[in-house]
Amino acid sequence: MNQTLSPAAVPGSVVGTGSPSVASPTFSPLYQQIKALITQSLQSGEWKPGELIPSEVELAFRYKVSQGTVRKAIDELSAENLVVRRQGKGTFVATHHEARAQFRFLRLMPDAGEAHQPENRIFEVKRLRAPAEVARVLDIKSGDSVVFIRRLQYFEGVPTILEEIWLPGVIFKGLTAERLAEYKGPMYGLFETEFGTPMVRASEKLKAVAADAGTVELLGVVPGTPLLSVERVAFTYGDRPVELRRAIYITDQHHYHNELS
Amino acid sequence: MNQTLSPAAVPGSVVGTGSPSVASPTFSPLYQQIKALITQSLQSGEWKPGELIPSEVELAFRYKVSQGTVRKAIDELSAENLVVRRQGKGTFVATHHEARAQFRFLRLMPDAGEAHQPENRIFEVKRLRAPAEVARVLDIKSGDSVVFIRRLQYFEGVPTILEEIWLPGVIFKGLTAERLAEYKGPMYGLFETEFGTPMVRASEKLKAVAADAGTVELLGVVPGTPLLSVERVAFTYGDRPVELRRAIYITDQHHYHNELS
DNA sequence: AAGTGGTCTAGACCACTTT
DNA sequence: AAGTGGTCTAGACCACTTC
Repeated sequence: MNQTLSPAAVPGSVVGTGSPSVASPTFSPLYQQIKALITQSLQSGEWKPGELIPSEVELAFRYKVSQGTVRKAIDELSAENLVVRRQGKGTFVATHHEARAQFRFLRLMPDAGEAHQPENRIFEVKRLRAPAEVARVLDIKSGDSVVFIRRLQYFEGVPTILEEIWLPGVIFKGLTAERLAEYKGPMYGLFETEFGTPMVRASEKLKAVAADAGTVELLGVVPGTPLLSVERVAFTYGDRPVELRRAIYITDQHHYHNELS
Repeated sequence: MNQTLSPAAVPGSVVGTGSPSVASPTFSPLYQQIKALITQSLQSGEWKPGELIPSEVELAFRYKVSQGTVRKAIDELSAENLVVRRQGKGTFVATHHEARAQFRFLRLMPDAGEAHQPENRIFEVKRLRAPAEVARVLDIKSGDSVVFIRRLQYFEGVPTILEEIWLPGVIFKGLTAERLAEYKGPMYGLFETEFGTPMVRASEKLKAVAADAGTVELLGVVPGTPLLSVERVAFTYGDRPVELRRAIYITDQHHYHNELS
């Protein structure tokens, strides 16, 4: 028999499922319910990126389950990179403010030599009404406010990535070119700490395209040069899409690295 | 204190570690040792792709550990796609002869519509002496025998992927154009059943390149067309590299799909 | 010494498949 | 009914970090 946590109670107790009704509510294992509760606490900001979450023993007491069940829940959250375990210390909410997380969303590597931090140049940051296509992807209404960013990234001083980024205006209200420019470190770090929106996973579509008139002068390549087009949709907790990013990579000295397993 | 399985014994017993010596042998948890033993059995062909492996209870008895420890070992093997668990049935060695596994190593998706099985046309299959560069990647000696394959893949009748493949000659001795051509299903399925070499993971490098003279006529594109270059190194059990594949994808109607997490 | 996550065990019961 | 993997518990001990 399955068990179910009382829906509202965060410090809930284990209860029976009762007799199955007509439209039987799809039961999920206890550890999945615990996992959902922990994810809710992450989403609500109860535990912020970089912070220590309660210990397994503490959570087991709170949810009235065994430590092993909490453990299995956290195991999955750890596998999904939502939290990071550190033996002897505790479990921490994953953050983009770590060398470790920097290259999870940046797969462009130099063909030879070590990977370096890119530098940025912001071209523009402005508010727009969301085009239908952008609205659809971000799961907002067409015409809703969006923040539009255009920037260039340099590797070792060489312009390499040209990006256009769309963000929901509601979430990224106070985002300005100044704040972006003065911010040290990866953009997702800023999104996380300044706007309470950590990027958790992303989906990308890659194509080879020819350099067009607009990109030629910005990237300093001849027209027709083959470039790697990368369209990304990034998601925060609860699989909510919060970023559409269209990028052009110059791949004569770099490559997009991918592991298949 | 750590525990160690007696090295040689497959039906081994748990023993103590003894007092740590000078160059202390890095201890690993029991379940990692079990995992290694199971991997060895996969590698040796004791359990072949598609076959049922012994039950958790059986393996626990064989290795003289608890079922929970075997379970954790198999959990990781399952996460790495080396085995597949099926409730009520048992645990099976992963195989490429499944619709499920088809698209794990083929990330090219149509921009619109459903993904279809590609058709093949083999241009050549021949034996070569491995160039230094190929030998280095395949971890063989320069000049060693390699099998070289050149083929074209069609999606919905449209030529889309041009591939050059290098395989170690020792493993793929009897591979001929006929066997390749008459084989139904994915190439990795043939590698697995005919040559006892299942591909388990791969590493890819992507670049945008311009169509050159050689590819133009085969792919039916105009010179200079931007194409996606995909260089893959594929590995079998024990992280042994067994394939170098250089491919060119036409990406006007398709895209390379990737999930970041 | 105390607290944390990591490993290992033993046992119970559930969900699913096959006989 | 029997066998398989899946879930959950309780308890023990280990490895690591901090106090």
